[in-house]
Amino acid sequence: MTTRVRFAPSPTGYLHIGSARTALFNYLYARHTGGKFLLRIEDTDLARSTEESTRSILDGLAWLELAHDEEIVFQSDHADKHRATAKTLLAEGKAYRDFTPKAAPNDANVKDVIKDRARAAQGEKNMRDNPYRDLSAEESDARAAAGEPFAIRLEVAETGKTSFEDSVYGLQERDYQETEDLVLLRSDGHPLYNLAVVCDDIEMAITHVIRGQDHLTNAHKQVLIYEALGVAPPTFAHLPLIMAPNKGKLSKRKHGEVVSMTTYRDAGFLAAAFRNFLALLGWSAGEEKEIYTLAELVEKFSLDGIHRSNAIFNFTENDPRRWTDDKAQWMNAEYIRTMPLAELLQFVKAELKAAKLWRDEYDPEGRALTSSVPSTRAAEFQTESGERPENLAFDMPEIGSYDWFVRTVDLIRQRFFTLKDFSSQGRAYFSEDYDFDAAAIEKNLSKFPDLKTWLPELADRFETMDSFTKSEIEEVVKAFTEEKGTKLGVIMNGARTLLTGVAVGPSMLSVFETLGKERSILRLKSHVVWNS
RNA sequence: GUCCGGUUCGUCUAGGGGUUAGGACACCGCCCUUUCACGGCGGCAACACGGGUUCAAAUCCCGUACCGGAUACCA
Repeated sequence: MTTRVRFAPSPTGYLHIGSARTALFNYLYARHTGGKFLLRIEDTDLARSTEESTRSILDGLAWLELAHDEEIVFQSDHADKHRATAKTLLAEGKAYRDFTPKAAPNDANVKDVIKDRARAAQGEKNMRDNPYRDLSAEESDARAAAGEPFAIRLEVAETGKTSFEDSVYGLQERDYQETEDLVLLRSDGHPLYNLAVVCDDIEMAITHVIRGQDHLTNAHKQVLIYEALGVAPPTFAHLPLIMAPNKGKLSKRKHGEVVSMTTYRDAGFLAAAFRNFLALLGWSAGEEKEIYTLAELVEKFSLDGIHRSNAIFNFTENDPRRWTDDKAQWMNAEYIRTMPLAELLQFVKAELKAAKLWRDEYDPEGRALTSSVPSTRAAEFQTESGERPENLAFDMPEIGSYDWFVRTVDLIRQRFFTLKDFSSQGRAYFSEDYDFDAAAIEKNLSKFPDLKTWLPELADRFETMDSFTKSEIEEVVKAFTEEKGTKLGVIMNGARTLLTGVAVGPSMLSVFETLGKERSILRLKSHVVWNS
């Protein structure tokens, strides 16, 4: 039988990081087994479900490239079937009508109320003490016919236990005494979660239910429904939870944007990197490898590799550098600097376009920006000794051309963490309108007042150069430095600040060469910084 | 309260009777260097606790502690 799994979010908010991981694991399992990955929107709670949430969840999945098979199922479309199932169970005597008046709904602190009520019961609560449980069929029918409202509850046997083999947590057993006669249908005719899930999972022929560990007790209730229905339950695999740094629940209300998938997309994360990070939160292939392509994840993924203990998603509020998990940030940077350049270019193009820094000349002639990366690609020159590609010399392409663009991206990506860096820290490579970092000015310019005259003077030297390549630039700058009786670093760092606005970046010789003679001269003569 | 689950460096984790308990991130140091958040080398740092079983326990068993989840006419 083909594996069929589903990701079933309720549309009450954006795609949460924990849900995203659940979706990923379902996806990986489906692809690994050659099965189907289905999507079902659990929108039966009309009051809380919104279309906007559905859109946001779909956006998140699309960003992570977790494409689902078959049509999306909206649970609310099947309410009639759920109701019919409840009626069938009632007719078969496996469920009964409960005429107890519905308790007034309490809003904000439902959870606490329920907890308190349970605590008050002190474990002495008899789950089978509902007075309507043993009402005769005749009387039940009569009261229903008279229009008295009722909920339909599943009749759970007095003794025995539910049990199932969880693929992650092993054999799970629960005494019937611990499970109440759960409500299947609300008195207003609204089908409840556990009923709906079971009906839909059967309808969709789901073979494996992979979801958060917070559903472990629901699994027992669902097994009960499967049994009443005479259908074999699917295989369950519950996932450990992803917690906040204080081991508490990771929630939008408390933690805000860090838990939303769209935040990462908007912050310049690569979906591949984030997916990779997510895959390693609660799962491992049992090896020391950390960077996996999607294909590798699909190949290696298995339910046995899933952990039983919760994982902490680490981040520090109010620390801009640590706003999200360190490892996620590292992984993104790692992807940016090591992924195939041709792939990265497309993302950089999108980023530059969004920042209005893109120029059509950066596209290869008559083609879309994809595979035609020049063979001079620096990454291919990486040597065993760890020599940096930026130290390599090869002919400088025409400034502003496609070849120049490719080379520049490859040069600057080494120190970038997100796609955003290409339009912020890297802005000076693509525009004349870039900002100057105050700390950089202080450190590299203000301390050396002589630079105010020296740098324009250096520009004059550049003016006399016929060819503007690294070796020649080096000669000129070195001679200039000696002449002024200063250190090379003073000149280079001052120039760096003026030319790029920031204190970090590739070798200055590469920067000069990349920016080109004209722009280097222009910027060295700029007084904008000195006057401010 | 009750039921269920968990516990290896700060974090993500490998290891599941005999290991100097491994890797990654973060942090620190050194090197490279005109800068640096790149790269190279190194360092700091963990088996929750108590009993058992065993020649031998991080690993198996029991208990304790702590953490988490569940306990709705929510999903």
